[in-house]
Amino acid sequence: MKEDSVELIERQITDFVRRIVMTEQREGRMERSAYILLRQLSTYGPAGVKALANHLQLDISTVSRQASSLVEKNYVEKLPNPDDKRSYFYKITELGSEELESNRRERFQRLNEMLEGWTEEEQETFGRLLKRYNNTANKRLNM
Amino acid sequence: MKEDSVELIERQITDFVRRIVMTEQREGRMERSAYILLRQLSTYGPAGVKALANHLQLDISTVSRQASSLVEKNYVEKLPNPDDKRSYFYKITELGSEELESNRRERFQRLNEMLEGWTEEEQETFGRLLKRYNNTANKRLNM
DNA sequence: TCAATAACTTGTATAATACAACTATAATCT
DNA sequence: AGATTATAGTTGTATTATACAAGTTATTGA
Repeated sequence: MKEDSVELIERQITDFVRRIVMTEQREGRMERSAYILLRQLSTYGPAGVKALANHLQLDISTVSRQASSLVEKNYVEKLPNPDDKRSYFYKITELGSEELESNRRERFQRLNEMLEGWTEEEQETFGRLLKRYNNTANKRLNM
Repeated sequence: MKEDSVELIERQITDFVRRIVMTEQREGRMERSAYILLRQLSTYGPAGVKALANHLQLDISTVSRQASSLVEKNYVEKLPNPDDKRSYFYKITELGSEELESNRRERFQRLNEMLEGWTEEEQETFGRLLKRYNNTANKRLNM
């Protein structure tokens, strides 16, 4: 019956998230949020905190602090917006790009190890189903 | 090629985790960790913080605080261990069980909505692959 | 022009986590 | 048996990610 799958998925998702949160706390690796913010800037180019907060669905203040902390590490530059003196553009630096890239590679590496023994088809299916789940979740959030 | 799937999965996992963490912060729902601790006590019976910390792979101090906070809410009782005066048993209460159950139902409900339109087979596959991923992750942690 | 709005920062709070220092009890080793 | 070591648990302190509320400066529009 349907209930079984839902129960299984609920259980697995809970464990999945908990382990990731727990592990990230321990290992000193670049924090999830910094990674995501850098990725955002790298993919879509410079932006101000409001736009970023919108995109990432976070509070503006949260993004403001994350961005400041990236500026401190010289991973991003804070450029004044000449057309609007209230706002800025955060732009990823060379160093930031390198850091992002090396982080990406590390993640891929780890994930590759995790997926050892999976068939190509299983990997594709897993990615596809996760994506589908995420799309639904994002749609529901944006209401 | 393989790289594509890995990239997709990495991306989806990052987004997946971030959204869940972010959403949980907003909605006032029972915190992930409290839920997991209650579930643990409900499934495996009373235990002390050391055993719980072991099981959940968390620091003892973390579990100690989580347990205290559940005691305050009357979701668990703290019973002295007669055989060892250093230690205690945390036991889920009636109220705690009810709270856990209602939380479970809520989660199932939400998940059911998320999986609307998925075939039975897709759901089974998703659960199975998540479980497989988790098993690997847990194995790797325990080394 | 001046009140309302907008972009951003900073203060304060909460949850989950870790590590380190501490207390009380138990176990072990002369 | 007594001294030392190990164990179970708690508490202090720190970090990360988050939100909401208050504050500052700049822009807009009636």
